[in-house]
Amino acid sequence: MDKKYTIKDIAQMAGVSKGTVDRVLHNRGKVSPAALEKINEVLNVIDYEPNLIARNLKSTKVYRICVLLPDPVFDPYWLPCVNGIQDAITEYKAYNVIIETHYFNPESTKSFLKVHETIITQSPDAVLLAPLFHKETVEIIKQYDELGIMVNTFNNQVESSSIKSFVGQDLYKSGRVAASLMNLILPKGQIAIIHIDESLKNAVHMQEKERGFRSYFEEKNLPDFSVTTLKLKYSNIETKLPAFINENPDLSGIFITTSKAYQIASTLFNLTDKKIALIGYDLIDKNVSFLNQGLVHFLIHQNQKRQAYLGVSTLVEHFLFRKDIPETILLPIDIINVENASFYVS
Amino acid sequence: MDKKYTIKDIAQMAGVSKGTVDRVLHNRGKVSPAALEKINEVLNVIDYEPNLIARNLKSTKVYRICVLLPDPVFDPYWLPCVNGIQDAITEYKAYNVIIETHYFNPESTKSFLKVHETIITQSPDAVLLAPLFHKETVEIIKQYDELGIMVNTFNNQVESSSIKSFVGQDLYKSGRVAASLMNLILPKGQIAIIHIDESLKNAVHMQEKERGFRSYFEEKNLPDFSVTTLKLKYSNIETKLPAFINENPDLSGIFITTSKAYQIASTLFNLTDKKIALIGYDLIDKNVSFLNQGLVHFLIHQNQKRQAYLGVSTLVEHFLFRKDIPETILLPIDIINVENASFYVS
DNA sequence: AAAAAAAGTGTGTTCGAGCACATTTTTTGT
DNA sequence: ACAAAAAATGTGCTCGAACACACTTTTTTT
Repeated sequence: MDKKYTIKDIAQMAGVSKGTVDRVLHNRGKVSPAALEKINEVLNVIDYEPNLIARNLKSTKVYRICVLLPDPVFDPYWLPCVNGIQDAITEYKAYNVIIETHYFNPESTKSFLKVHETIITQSPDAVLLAPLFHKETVEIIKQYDELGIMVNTFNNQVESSSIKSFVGQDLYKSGRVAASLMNLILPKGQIAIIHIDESLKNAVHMQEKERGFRSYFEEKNLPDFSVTTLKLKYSNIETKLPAFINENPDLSGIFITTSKAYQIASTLFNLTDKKIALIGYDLIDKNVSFLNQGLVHFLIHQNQKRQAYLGVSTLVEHFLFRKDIPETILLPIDIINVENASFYVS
Repeated sequence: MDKKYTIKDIAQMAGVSKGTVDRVLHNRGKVSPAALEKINEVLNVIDYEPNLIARNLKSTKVYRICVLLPDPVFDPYWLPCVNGIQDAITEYKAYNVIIETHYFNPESTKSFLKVHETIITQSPDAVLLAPLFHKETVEIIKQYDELGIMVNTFNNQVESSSIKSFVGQDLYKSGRVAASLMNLILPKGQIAIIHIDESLKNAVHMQEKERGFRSYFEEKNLPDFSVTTLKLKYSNIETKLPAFINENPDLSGIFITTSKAYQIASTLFNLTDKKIALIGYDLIDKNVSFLNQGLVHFLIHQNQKRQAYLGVSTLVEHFLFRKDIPETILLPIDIINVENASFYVS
């Protein structure tokens, strides 16, 4: 029934040579109408699937995929991505694929553009990038487009018609998930949404989460809750956070929209008199440590490792196996507490 | 640097023929000490990785893998497994692998053994099975062992020295996760652990979850809570559950250790006066529906689809790529509420 | 020392797709 | 009608591992 047919089989059945079958399969022309019909007849009856192993053995073409990633030295948030990419390298090492990671400084658009230039000189077949900077991203994607280089993005969703594919998470929904958990922890009180980030590069990111978070409380129409937004930087947490807490004695929960929950937790740790529920993002070591100490209640797992892995692997499989690249892959919003955290840290 | 060396390359470098290199690589003997040393010298310098594509192209051996699975007709719990296996079939269809699913009636050890007989006649290279029945499982695994058929298990952990590998979840920990969530929902009160199952085949399964659940509350030493266990069957829920609720007016939470939370939820739905928190297992349609209605607070996702997929794929990759089969693969304990459920249903 | 056996080594084919090139057939131009 | 050009078709090699088999060298036996 499900016998595997080869080009040779088809040639035999149609009474032609495998060269002719090959020309039909690849629309290479130079085939007489008579031969074309005979072969098509056979193709309509059986269902032919080319042997991908044989194809990839023959092909000498080496595919080059470059990843444009913030240097984890500047922000450990990106560390899991390196592992995800490493997984992809291991998985596809048998094939003619070169996967290269190029780091840039997440605080510097210049660095971003400079690394982009380096990548251009490599003339890769595809690029996976974390589009931290909106304007610059649109710009460089235009360049890749002109050069016929395929582009995939992950982590940040950038609205641009030239971006065809994205791997990430629904940030709005993740904000809602955080809200639903906060609603469970707290019976009432004031909740602060805190955005901590050195630059504004994550602005959209954080706003989407805030929007989702607020939408939940607005929808549920809970009069016992109030939601406030606060923007902080690493340098001013130590002063501004205690001040904010003093000014808002009702404050009972904080939702941190970035991976910097540990910064809030360590500051709160010193203000021993307060019991405030914390919900943040990402299973970086410091966050997990505070989770285990009970100072952070929940973390939402953005699974950067898998994001990066999928970002690369969809590209690789596109080249090797002609698979379609999905427009958007949205990873599940994993809810992490102290009891299940160990299964997610990688 | 990371040039890919072929057998031919090695032969050239060592000054011998590829046949001799091949004999060394496969320990096939018939190699002079002199040649052996020359080749080993080369192998020590470079790092040779055989091209798996070429290897699999050549090999005409067809691997047959049988899956022994409860028929989803009897219990929709098993439906996702079918999809997971289908994914594996699609993924490996290019290779010489046949993956066959054989269903048995989960209520009948006879059916289990009969399907096992059918599988034996197929003389597969490996079997993946859901070891529902302890005694019978140990028995048939002995048979497979004698026939040199590799065995992998999933879903249920069976303690037997002859089982080498298992894909599943840490049930004890999943009970703890459920407890931690219950502790969050409820300030105090009585909690019932309800085991619903037609037969006792899941006894160990359910007990592990109970043990984990209780351990959490014992550890935290929460005097405001009490935990009771209740065993039900589908046929007596309608009578026994309302009776139990009447006898226990303090009852404020129920933890259902099987995928049958929907049966409790639909019964509670009719007892409108009570507000009881429900936590159960598995994203089957009826459970998700009650989750969306707000009658079930949390579901723990056991990810059967991925369990089945991994169960098959580790076997396939063992044969095709000589990968090791991990002794145990424990999937993460996913916490699902109404806000993130949509990302997990498949 | 010659014959026989054993040990060691090299060659050539296979798997299936892809493509270059050689060969055959058909069409066009004179 | 015949050569030349164009179109159609077939042949054969490649990729790398695996293995059968043929061949050569060394060792053992008589």
